[in-house]
Amino acid sequence: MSQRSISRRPSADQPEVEEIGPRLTADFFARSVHDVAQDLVGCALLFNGVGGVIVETESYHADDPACHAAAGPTERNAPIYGPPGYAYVYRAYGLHDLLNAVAEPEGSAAAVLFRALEPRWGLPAMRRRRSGRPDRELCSGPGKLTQAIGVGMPENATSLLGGLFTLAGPVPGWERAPVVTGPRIGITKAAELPWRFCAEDNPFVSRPAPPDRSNGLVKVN
DNA sequence: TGCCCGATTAACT
DNA sequence: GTTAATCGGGCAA
Repeated sequence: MSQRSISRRPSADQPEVEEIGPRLTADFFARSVHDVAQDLVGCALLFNGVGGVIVETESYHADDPACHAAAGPTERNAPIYGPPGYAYVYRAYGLHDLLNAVAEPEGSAAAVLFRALEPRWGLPAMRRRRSGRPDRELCSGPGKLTQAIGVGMPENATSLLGGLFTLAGPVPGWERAPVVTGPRIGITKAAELPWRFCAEDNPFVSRPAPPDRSNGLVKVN
């Protein structure tokens, strides 16, 4: 069966559709950024065939003071205003490159921050890039996951729907995974808004979800 | 032009 | 729980 790889794989480093689910399209992202952020939990994110299942996201909208686009368009935040399904990458604290997916129709400024993956494809590459860390800490934070999968500023304003990126889902087995929400992490403005989305009880999130409270954690599914 | 601060991480006490 | 590392954007002067 020497031809097996030709008939079953679109390219060498891409897992088969049966393993990761159908690719996401621009329509998926051209919706409310909060719906997109929630629905991305349980989908697969890969770069050059390396990645995992998305287990934590946060949504940002121009109407929200914590969003980089809150004060209007600038050279840096321009991708947020662009077409849905594209990457917005920026450097935080002069050290870490953080990856976002642009959401909502072009002209509406909104993006989803990828905060954590459950590592699953290309584990050797991720362990090499994050040497010395246990698997649980390979992708358990927005700066960690970009380092693990090899994404950086060169990917800013490039498409997440093709090329080196693979964004697909839901991953088989994750179709009905419970999602919980809570306050976003590491911000001071609008810190009370519950726009963080996590896979419930997943050990690979950046920080445990807050304790269950009537006005805090809300079960979504 | 200068100053402040951040959508973080890792290594401390 | 606390803190250094590190640098570009945004805003005040």
